[in-house]
Amino acid sequence: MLDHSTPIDPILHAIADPTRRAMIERLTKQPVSVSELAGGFPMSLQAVMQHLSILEGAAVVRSEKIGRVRTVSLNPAALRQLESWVTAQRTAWERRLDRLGDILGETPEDAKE
Amino acid sequence: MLDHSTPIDPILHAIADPTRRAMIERLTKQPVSVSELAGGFPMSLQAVMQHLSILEGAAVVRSEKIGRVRTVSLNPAALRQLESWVTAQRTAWERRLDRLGDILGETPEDAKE
DNA sequence: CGCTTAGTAAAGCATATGCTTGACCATTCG
DNA sequence: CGAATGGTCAAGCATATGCTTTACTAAGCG
Repeated sequence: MLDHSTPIDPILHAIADPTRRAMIERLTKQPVSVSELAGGFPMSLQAVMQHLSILEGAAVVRSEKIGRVRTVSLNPAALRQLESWVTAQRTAWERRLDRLGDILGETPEDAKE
Repeated sequence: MLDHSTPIDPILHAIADPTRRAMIERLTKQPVSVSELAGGFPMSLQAVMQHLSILEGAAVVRSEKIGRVRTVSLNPAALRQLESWVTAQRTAWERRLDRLGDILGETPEDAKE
């Protein structure tokens, strides 16, 4: 394992898990309490909490505790950050690929600079 | 663990790893052979191969073997797919958040990076 | 107050993941 | 040919991950 310190890394790691993506999708509809959220998943509340702490660590969600109820909501900034990263990458790829043309099975002399 | 069958999942899983992202970045510059790629990483060639097979399984990269040399290159379609997924998600979030206004007694305008 | 509800802490466990080493095959080249 | 090069197969291993169970604390409510 290498870097892991890039700001984008925790976000990618957070959304790489299907359960966490499902939680995100649930939160897209509206903010919910922890137990309310947990009710929708076939696992213990603790497991849900652990996923939540990863999501919150990546700033994908935020949460606030009022009384004994912790309400969890999305943080759109995280997705915007992810989106710009993806877009930047894709742009870089495509720019390069455009220049190279058909690489495999092609003459390699157009791969300079 | 839940679903894991969504088409977006293998892509997200593939790019969640920092080593694999570094490989992607390397491939952004130009297609390379396996050993050439492995030369840039502080790990065995086999480890690099294993990462490559995950990337290829997610269709993030393609590879072709000519003679005894396997040349690896990016598949821009994967990133485009990822980008549309992210954009769709972000849009859903923001639409919802717009409608809800400030739920936790907070203004949702802190979205600068 | 005492009971229930919402959440948290901590430990344990099975599987997944990232990496290694060692053996092996296939192409190229002296 | 035989050696070197480029890649592949298969175990094995340590740590990470996703989840569980068993406490436990704190807030609300009769």
